[in-house]
Amino acid sequence: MATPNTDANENTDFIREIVARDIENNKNEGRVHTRFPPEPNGYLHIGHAKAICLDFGIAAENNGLCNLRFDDTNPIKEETHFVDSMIEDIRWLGWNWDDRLFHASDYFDQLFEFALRLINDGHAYVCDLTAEQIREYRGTLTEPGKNSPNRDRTVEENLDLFNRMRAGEFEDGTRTLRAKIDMGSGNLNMRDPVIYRIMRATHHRTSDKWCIYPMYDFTHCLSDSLEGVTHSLCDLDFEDHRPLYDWFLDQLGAHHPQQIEFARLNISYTITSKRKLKRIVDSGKVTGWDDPRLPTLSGLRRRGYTPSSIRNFCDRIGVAKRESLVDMALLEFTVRENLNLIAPRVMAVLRPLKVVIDNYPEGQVEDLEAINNPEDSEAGSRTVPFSREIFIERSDFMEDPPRKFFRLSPGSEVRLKHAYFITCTEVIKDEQSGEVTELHCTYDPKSRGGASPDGRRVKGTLHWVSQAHAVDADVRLYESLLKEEVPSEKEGADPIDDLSPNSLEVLTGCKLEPGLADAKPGTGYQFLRQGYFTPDSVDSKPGALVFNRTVGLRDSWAKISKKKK
RNA sequence: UGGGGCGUCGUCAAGCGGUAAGACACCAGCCUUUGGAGCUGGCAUUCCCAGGUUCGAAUCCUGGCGCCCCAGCCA
Repeated sequence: MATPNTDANENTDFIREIVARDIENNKNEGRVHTRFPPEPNGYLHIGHAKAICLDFGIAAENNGLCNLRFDDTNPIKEETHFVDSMIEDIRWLGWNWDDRLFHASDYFDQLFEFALRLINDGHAYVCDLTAEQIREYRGTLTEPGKNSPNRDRTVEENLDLFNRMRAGEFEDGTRTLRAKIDMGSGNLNMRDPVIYRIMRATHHRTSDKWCIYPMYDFTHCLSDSLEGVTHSLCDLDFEDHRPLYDWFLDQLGAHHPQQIEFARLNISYTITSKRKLKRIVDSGKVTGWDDPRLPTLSGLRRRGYTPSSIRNFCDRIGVAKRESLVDMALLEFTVRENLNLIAPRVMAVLRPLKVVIDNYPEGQVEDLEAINNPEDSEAGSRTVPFSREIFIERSDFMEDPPRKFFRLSPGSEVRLKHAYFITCTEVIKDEQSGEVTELHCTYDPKSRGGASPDGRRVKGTLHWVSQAHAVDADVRLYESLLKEEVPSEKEGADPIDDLSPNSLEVLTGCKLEPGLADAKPGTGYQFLRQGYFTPDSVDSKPGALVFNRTVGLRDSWAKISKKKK
């Protein structure tokens, strides 16, 4: 069992407390066995990561096991492609299930036998009601339901009918197998729930072997039971289903795992609903399930998030039963925290402004030493070419600067990181637009490397790239997926309408230091003073680089200047 | 008088009858060849409300109030 390190403190939450107590009482002979049971009908997202880290984490912490099981009982929604992506994502996150990769469909034969037993024991019957009739008979939240006219069929008749359902004698939707529980229960899940339906659909694993498929409630508890699961963790939505989970296992006298529910994850300004994500993906408003704007694990990976930052995030948000909305800033904090330690620093000018250093010898090139990561003494240093014509960031120059603007302006002196002090001597503008097109500066040869030759203080330090040596790239800047903190919950609301129009900005003609020419997806760089970036795994090619901004650096200047306005 | 849950800082979240942890965010300062990082300090006399029990209550009791979930042959 993989146990990724997280620097979170000893986790403690109500579920871990229950597990600890069970171990103490030697429940299940002291075993801890969990499972992560996704339905392969979409991609895994950050909300699933919470569940994954809980399921796999609790098992690992207690020397237990965690199975990966695909809950594939509805063939019309499920695809092998989703299975593959989920496997990749969970592995990427750092978890491992050895040979315990299962599918609910592995148990279809056994499930059928269990159903037969239920019938034999008088606990299930074949019902001829249509879907609509079943709904009518179910009653409402405040009124009890009424019994199906077929509720008292004999065991023999039920057996015969059920076998014929399986044999394909009946049309889709014409009959169901139902548990015989209590149509008057206050819990609608207990009002004779359907446990098998007729559905002629090709299953991604069992193909056309079956034309009847078991429902979730029946399948899930028995799959857990068959696998020897001890603690079955799921979301609050299933609290109402627990009595049914227990009922099936009790009727069948099967090994009885304990279902425990916890609150699902919500994060501000994004979506953690597979249904809504699917809607967005299908709409074409994003490029796919792995669009870097989405909080899918594949999207986050492409965006540059690290597995360890996501695991850390999951540890920090905690586990409880109250519904909550976690601040997106926390997720961003955890990536920065991680990338700060491991990301090589490089210089990249996103919105270039040309600077000519008049007193620097024409044609001269110096290779200046640049430290790779001040947070990591092992990271060493590299060399960056410097020459007479360079680019700086447009936002690092202001002709008429406000107070506390430590960057370049006419007459002011700044340090070029790893290079020299320069002073701006002339501003060249486009006559038509008035736009600044070029700056002329002089440099102080004695400040080589950026050190102050005479102890004079230079407050601002700018990143830069030598024009002749620069590598071009596109850079994609991401902002929040949604316009508002929370998606609309109004009747008939379409998640598309919640999308922010500013979630993506593409910059072209960005100038990178030459070493970045062979940057590979998967490594995160810190573009000095700007943020963390990584090559896009789909679109970046040698000679045509595309970088994604994972997250910006904290920007206290932005805060100051915003405050002034 | 349907059933099931939940209510502690702006946001998460500890607390389990002995007098409100921590994190993010935010604010102030130090430091800095990234206005990054780091460091220091500040940030709930109060725990949805009201009564009650107790020497003592966020924790126990009673009664309110508020929010969420459930009427798929989805999971």
